[in-house]
Amino acid sequence: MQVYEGLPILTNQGPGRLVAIWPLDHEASVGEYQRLAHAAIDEILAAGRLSIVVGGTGLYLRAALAELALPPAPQPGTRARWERFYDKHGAADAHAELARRDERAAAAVHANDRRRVVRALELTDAGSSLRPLVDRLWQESTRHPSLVVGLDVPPAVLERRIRARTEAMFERGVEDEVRRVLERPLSTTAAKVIGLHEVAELPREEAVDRIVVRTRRYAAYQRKWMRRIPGIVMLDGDRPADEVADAILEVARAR
RNA sequence: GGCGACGUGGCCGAGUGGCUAGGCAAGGGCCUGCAAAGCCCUGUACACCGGUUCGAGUCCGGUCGUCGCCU
Repeated sequence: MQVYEGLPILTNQGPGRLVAIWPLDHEASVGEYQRLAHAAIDEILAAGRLSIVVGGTGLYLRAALAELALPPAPQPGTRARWERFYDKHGAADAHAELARRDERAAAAVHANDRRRVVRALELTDAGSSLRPLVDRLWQESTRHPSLVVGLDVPPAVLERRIRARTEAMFERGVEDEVRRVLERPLSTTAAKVIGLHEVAELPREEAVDRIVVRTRRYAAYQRKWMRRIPGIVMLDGDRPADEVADAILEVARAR
């Protein structure tokens, strides 16, 4: 979500190449992100420097590091067409139609998962499939030699940090930031930024509580994906940032 | 002290005398172009005691507690 411009406080933006690059009405996608990430990383490496990829969930991180061979983007109109099909005929029929066209994809997707059923159907139109022939998502393969590090923090510490960060957002003026942002149209992806609606619609105390809950969930979600990344090195994140940095460098040198 | 209202699973919140409300959170799982998202699965709770009834969160009585008003 840090790719969006206009939300430096809410998305906790820092310096970085792919930070604040898209307007809020831009629909995000792994495909586009992957192209930009690869270009940025290659450019940095070509300049003889080290590129550091930070944050996100497993899918986006792997997309940045590996050649995922993502299936093609939807053809204009086909997504809307299949969404209408899904809504008109119902989940069961849409899923049955998918099973006729792409058995493997149908087996991987639940009928109620409208988003994925539609995506799988539109891919059959493009002669592709939701299930790639080569699955590189959770393989160790990367485009460049890479060290993947995850940071572990005890739950209680994490909780404290999340709350402190959330409260700091308000002190830094998230409310104004959000107000400004909501004056203009949002893409469906940007609308999902944690805190956007909470800040706009809830009393401050409630907004903080809700954001803390959603952020905690997100952190748990990230941790879950991290565990699936082959070769990831887990380090203790419950210490000052410079010590964490030293620990990472140590692991890198040992390699 | 009197009167009244209320007391439902971690939280919020429906509930007709007789068959699982639901939402959020939590736990588990799926997921290659919406991933700070989407989807699937998982909770037998009704303050306590007694009574009425074939059967009571749902009716009656009492106890305790919370809130409000009164003295």
